[in-house]
Parts: sequence; structure tokens; C-alpha cells
Amino acid sequence: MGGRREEILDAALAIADERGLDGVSMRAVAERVGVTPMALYRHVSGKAELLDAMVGHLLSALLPPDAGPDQGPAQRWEEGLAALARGFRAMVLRHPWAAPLLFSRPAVTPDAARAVDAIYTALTEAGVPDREVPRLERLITTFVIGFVASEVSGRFTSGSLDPRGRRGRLPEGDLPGHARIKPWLHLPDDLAIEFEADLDDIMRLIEAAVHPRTDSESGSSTPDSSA
Amino acid sequence: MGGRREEILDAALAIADERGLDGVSMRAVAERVGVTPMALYRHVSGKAELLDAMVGHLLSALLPPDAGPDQGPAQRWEEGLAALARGFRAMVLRHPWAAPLLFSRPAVTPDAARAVDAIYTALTEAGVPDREVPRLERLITTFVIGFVASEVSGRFTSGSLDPRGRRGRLPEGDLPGHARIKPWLHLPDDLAIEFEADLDDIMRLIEAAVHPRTDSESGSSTPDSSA
DNA sequence: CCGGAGGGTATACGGCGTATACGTCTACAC
DNA sequence: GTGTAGACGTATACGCCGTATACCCTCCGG
Repeated sequence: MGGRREEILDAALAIADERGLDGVSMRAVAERVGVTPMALYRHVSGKAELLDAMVGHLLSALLPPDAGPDQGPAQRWEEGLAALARGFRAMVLRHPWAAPLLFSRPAVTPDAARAVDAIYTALTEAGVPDREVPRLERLITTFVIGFVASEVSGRFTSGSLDPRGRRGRLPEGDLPGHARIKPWLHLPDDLAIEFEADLDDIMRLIEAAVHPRTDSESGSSTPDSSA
Repeated sequence: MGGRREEILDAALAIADERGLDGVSMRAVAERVGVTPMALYRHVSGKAELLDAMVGHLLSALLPPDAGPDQGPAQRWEEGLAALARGFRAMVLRHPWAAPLLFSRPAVTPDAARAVDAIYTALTEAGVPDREVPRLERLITTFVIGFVASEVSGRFTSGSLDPRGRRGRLPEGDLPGHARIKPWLHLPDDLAIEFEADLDDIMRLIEAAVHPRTDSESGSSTPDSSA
């Protein structure tokens, strides 16, 4: 039977974990399987499909293994969403090579569809109007994927924070926004904490979608009473 | 003078716009400049730096050209942020090749730092506590970059929506969350509208950060009164 | 006995980024 | 003028990459 294909997939995953995405070449995978590069093409249509299969494999491990037919009303929806997000983050931190691939391929595997379904269910359970559910799903997944991708790809590491990053020698007084908040400009020690705070904000965003504004009473933030 | 470097940069940008990021090879750029590939290395340390310079160039065009010393209190902060986000989206839609690069490199060019500064200023102006400003800046930029990257990289195109995407032949009844909201499962015709709705939600998220919850009064969404 | 099919190999092509070595042209000190 | 140093460009080559093409072997049903 075609256990060979999974053997190839496992080899590719192992190489990616050990040497990064650039290490995953058809030649390297073939060597690890113990076979000639061209032999891979009997089981995989090309490198693109191999990469797809790799992210598919990762996403498969995201959902709990369908722990039985009945499990009651599960947890509260916030917990379900947060758990999914945390699990996703943990997975990408464990396999950073996946980050660049996550934006290109839509959630196409069965397990990915199930993950989306879990989000739909949570949103519905939270009381979000049906019409808004897909948009909010996209908003949430976009943020979560983006956050983790930023984290592992280096977008967050000092640069937007400390403007003297090699090349950016600004006149120093040209950044009034930075100056005011200088004490808070360092990257937090633990991005997990920031991730939690962001998730919290997004949960509130969802709650707000449950009780939509009537568009009156929304007289911008504060009518006049600021300082 | 070093006009040669900008000539190289322009050639690379032109190729990227015409043939995509994969078309940008040192050989192709060199040919367009009318020079041998190795000649590029006199002006650019390697391909990585060339790519960095390309995104730097794009980001430079984001901010208004510093329209004079005084321009009053500018617009309301929501408008400033939204304009920045819309400008960013338009830019990436015009140059889709930039999407994969945006997560890897921090905002390191002077103009990028100025863009971040504009966001800081808007958040401060909105009344966000100083401590929270950098986190919210990261939250906003992460979402905006993620949204546009998803848009141009195909993550949004049917797949998470319509679960029958080639490979994902699920038992059909296995996706209760999808079933319930079937009428809304199609991608909106115009993602700009969804982008606006998302921005709106994020503006409300910011307003919520201005008036932080005291952590009482937060008895989860609705105490008991749902259905 | 045969024949096809599934799996593996060998070879090759065209592309890539770039290290190294060599030329050439200009500008300036003497 | 002459020498020389540096900036700029070229030529060649190395080692990778993905994969098209053609061939080979082994097994199994008829």
C-alpha cells in the first residue's frame, strides 16, 4: 500500500524541523527516504503538493481527537476559541517553518475545515448573528495567524520599537509619537502575555458584535469631555 | 554618485510588478540594468538586501509627503488610522509580491518608523494609556498586514468557506457550524467592504481600551438571559 | 508465457545565488 | 607625464535547485 507517501511526508517534516524550510529540497527528502529524487514523483505531484501536505499534517493535530460522540455543551465559547488560538500558536512555535505557508493555502484539508467549523460554532454559540459569523472567523484567524507569523518571522523584534535599527537614523526629534511613550517601547519579555491580552480584546470585540450598536448613541468616543 | 543603486532598485521593482517575486532574480535584474549579474554586487550586498530595499521603497510611499510644518490638529484619530490602513491595503494590492516579505522584516526604514509613529500618535490622541500603545500598534498592524496578505495570497478564496475544495470531501454532516450559516458562506463580492467593517470593529476595540473595564461589571457576555 | 503496471534509477536541462579572479577606466599625487 | 589606487564591470565556475524524459526491474493476473 501507499505507506510510501507518508514516509516521504514524515521525512519532509523532519527535515523542516531540523533545518528549516529551505532545507526541504526534493533531493534532501529523497536522500532521507533512501531513494532517488525522481522516485518521489511517483507519490507526490511536485514540491508544491508536498508543502501543502506538510501544512495539512500540522493542522490535523490541532483539533482534539474527536473525543467521543457526546461531550455535553463543551466549554464556554471563549475558552473554546482561546484554546484553539493557543494551540495554533504553540504549534507554529514548534514548527516555525510553517509560518510563510499559512497565508497562501486556504484551509482545504478536512481537519482544517473542522477547525473552521469549531470557530463557527463558537461564534454562533456566543450569539453572533449568522450573517457576521464568517467575517469574524476571518478576522480572528487572520489576526492569530498574523501574530504568530510576525512572532516567528521576526517582524516584532526591535525595529518598529527602537527606531535606531541599523539604517534608520532619523533626526531623533522626528518621532513625537515614540518620544511620549518611551518607557513602554521595549518588546515585552513574554509575547504569550501579549497574545493573551490581544485574545481578550478580540473576545470583547465579538461580544460587541452580539449587541450591535444602533448607530445612535455612538457619538464618537467622547462627545467633548476629554482633557 | 551612487545613482546606480537606485537604478537597480527600480529595475527590481519593475520586474516584481511585471512578473512577480519569482521573476526577481539577480540575473534578470542585471539584464534589465544592462549589466552582468556580478556587477550588482558592487552596489548591493546580496539578494536579501535587495528585497529589503524593495519593501522599504514601497513603505516610503505610504506617508503623505510631510505636507508642511503646520497642518493643525490633523484629522480625527479614527480617520488617520483608517487612512493609513486603506493606503497600506491599496499599496499591497498594487504590488502583491510584497505580501510574503512584510512579515519577515521589521519596520526598519525611516519611513516605516514614521508610519509607526503616526499610529502611536493616533492611539495616544484617542486616549489609549501609554502602556497599551505599543501593544495596540502591533495588534492593528498585525491584522492589517495579515488581512491583505491573506487577500493577495489566496487564503481567503473559497476553501475555508466551501469545504468541498478538491481534497476535503467530508461526510457532509460533520460540519454543524457550517450548516447553520450556509446562506452566508460565500466570499463577499468586495473584500474592501469587509475590510472596512473589520477596521470599524478595531476602532471600537481601541475605544474600549480607552475606558478599561474595572473587571467587575464583566459578568461574561450576558448573565443568564440568553434564549 | 506474457504483458502491463507500479515503483525505482540515470541522465540531463535550465535556472538560481554568488565566490573568485581578472580587466579597465578615472582621478589624483608626485 | 607617470604611477597607482580605487571604483566599476566582466568571465568563469561551483554547487545547489525542481523536474522532464527515458529506461529498467519485479511482480502478478490472464
